[in-house]
Amino acid sequence: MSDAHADEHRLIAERRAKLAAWRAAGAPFPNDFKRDALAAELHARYGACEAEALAAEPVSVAVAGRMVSRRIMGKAAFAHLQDMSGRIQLYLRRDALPEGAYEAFKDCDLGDILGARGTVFKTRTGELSVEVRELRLLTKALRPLPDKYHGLTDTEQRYRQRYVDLIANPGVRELFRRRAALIDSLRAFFRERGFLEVETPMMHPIPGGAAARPFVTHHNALDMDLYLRIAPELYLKRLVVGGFEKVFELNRNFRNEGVSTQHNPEFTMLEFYQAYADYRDLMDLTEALFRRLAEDVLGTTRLVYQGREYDLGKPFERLGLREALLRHNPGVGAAELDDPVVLRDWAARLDLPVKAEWGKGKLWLELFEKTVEPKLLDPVFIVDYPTEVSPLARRRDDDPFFTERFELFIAGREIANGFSELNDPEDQAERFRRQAAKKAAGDEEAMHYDADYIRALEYGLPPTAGEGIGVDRLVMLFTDSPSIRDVLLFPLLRPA
RNA sequence: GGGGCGUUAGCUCAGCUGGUAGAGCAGCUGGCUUUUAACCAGUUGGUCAUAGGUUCGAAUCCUAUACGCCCCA
Repeated sequence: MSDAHADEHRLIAERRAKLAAWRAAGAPFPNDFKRDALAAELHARYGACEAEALAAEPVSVAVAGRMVSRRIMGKAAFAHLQDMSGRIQLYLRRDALPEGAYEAFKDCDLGDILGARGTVFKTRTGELSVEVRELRLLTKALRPLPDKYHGLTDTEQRYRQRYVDLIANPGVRELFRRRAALIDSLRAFFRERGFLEVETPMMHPIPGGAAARPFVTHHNALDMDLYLRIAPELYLKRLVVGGFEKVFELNRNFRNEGVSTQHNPEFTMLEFYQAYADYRDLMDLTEALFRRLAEDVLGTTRLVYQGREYDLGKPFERLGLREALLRHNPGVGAAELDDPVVLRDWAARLDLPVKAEWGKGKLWLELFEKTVEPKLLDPVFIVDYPTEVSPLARRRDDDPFFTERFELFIAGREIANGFSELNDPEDQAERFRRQAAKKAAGDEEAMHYDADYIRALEYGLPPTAGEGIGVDRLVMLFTDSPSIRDVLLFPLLRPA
């Protein structure tokens, strides 16, 4: 495990011998080669030039990168260097290189990092290339690259050694660039609308803002337990109390739960809060956001996810949770949804872990998740969640059983969750007390009573709406990825 | 937590109802001065995930374990 040479093999030994010779010959691992061009820049600038034009006015460049392919033909050779922008072909002729340089090149291995200086030209087949006059080995690669044609396909190795995956599989590089573009677009959207980006604590004395089990850690000097945050919500609303009326945070949350294609213990969440807005305003904002993201990242509002097309340009449907239950369970009558006996029986038949303290609201939510959620393919806002399952959301004025809350579903998955915020400190205190009672009764996901948060509300939280968007799931949608691990550079795995 | 599938050379994969381990790429040797999955000839390379078991004989059958993937709770 700690032994770096534990998986040594013949091919590595051969390369180690070359490295030893290189060391003996002088200064290995040089850092004085300065490149002045990237592969993509060269293709952009000279790709359209005629071969004759390039020959008439020779352009000298210095490129560097990893050698990912090589074709040696006696006293001349071709190779491709891969840099952050793409690939550029090198052409090496023994007669055009300094004494011994061609032989040194033949001694290099696929995977080595090379620097090359030479002249831009076009080959007979029209590929833009650099005819090399000077070649330097900058970094010896001791380990061989995966198959040049098939790349690396073993999922376990791709996740554990993402660096190899990134070298070998261009699609993976492209995916994580798209992830970065999506996050850029998210930030731009909120910044343009006057939202302030903030960073709130990742380590919480009291975990809050969501129903989830936290990771626990310990601060030695203060001798206190701390919890990795399960959500930033309560801190962000404190900031709205403080007068930052539009804030957002884009950062990691941690939940001590299982790992699946939809869940990683640490995941990226965008949360934003806007004073003097309600949940309807946020639904409008969310639709605008999704359209903007699609336009920025994909150049169109239509995307294909796992073989099905979605058009984010169309208005997103808005459907009550109760109505959704009825629509997707045609055998269930409206009156039955208000009959606790029927609901409990239904839930039991679905193998849901029904508990005695579950009220109608909790039963609805569980039944909804089981029978409706996977069917919600086209974008839909499910609205009006029961107060029982929404301890931080404002009640509806016309019916306190419900809150002003929505969740956005696309492709059968919850992508966003938002609501008008509960800003009545006395109502919030009462809801915390109920949560604390549940926790005392053994519900590990129930919330703590957060006295400082109540105190903040007592200073006055203006009417506000807030929302969280699961960024990893968003990236999955925009990159057609079936597993969250595909959109995380280093997903959590058991130690090998 | 339960079920299914997988793990063979550095990589990608074959390997049938059990009979002593194979290919392509990479590597090594030689040839080749515009190739691009370069080509041609030769060649090295394996604790068949791990530990047991059945058998004259196990990559192959059985059991357990580890790791991964998928589905369910």
